[in-house]
Amino acid sequence: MPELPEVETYVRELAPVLLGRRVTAVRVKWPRTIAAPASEVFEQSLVGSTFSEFGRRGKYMLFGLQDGRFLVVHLRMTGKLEVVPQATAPGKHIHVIMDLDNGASVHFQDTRKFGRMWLTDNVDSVLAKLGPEPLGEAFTPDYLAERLASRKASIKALLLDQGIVAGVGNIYADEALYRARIHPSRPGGSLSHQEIAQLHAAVVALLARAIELQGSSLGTNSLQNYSRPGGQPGGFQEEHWVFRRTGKPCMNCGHPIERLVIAQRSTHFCPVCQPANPDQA
DNA sequence: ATAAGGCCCTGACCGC
DNA sequence: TGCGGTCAGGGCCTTA
Repeated sequence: MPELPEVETYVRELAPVLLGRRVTAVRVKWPRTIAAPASEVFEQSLVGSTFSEFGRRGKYMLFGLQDGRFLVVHLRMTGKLEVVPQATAPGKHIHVIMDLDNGASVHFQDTRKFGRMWLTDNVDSVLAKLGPEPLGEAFTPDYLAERLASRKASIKALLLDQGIVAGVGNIYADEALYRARIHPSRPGGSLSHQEIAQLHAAVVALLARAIELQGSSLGTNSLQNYSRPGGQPGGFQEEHWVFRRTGKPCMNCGHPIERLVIAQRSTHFCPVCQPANPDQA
């Protein structure tokens, strides 16, 4: 599952490979991958463009083109971008192919077909609903407190809300709540200011550390295994305290990690370290 | 405005 | 061995 640290790793590794490269041909094999414009228009109008700048917003990759437009890519669950020699036969789940002027091709692979691409001269229209970057100046404890105030939805669901903070997904939401010692089912509005400050600090530290380690790689199958553009794994899975550790001992207290479903997402936590009713503890 | 649930997709996994 | 059913999960959409 690519979340902010994984997407950041992608952008950093692809930037030197794609900088200055011109697109010479585009083939879209699964049209629904292209959110906008129509896939035929996407194919035709991306040809001739040169990659000139690289950025990220939340879980969106931003590939700036020399003419001022942007190729925006969201990997969702199982998307991957690979740079391969142009002669490489596309595998079963390659949905978009972009040939470059240096004999390489960019393959967009996505088993579940949830990933999306946009070609736009207005990135803000794609990113309009996103909240602040968690590693940016606008994401402060006071901001978070304001957004959580009086909310009845669980703090887990609110952390996953990209309009509150951009880039946190299922893995990092669980890990942040564990580190902040907050039960994932707690209503957002019930958190004390101190708990919000702890949660804020946990999110920031966690994401920074995960970027350092180039993301989290999980499992070995094609559905869940994020890997870096060259295929190498990230390293942050070694520092997961709760995610996908159901039944294994909490590394702080020894109690088995439990699993809940919140907002239709698997949620992992330690019931001792993250009590549901902290006031009574 | 907020909350909850369905939908898109496929392959892994489970039970028989 | 093979088959069918269930499940995961980000973002968007609909419903209440």
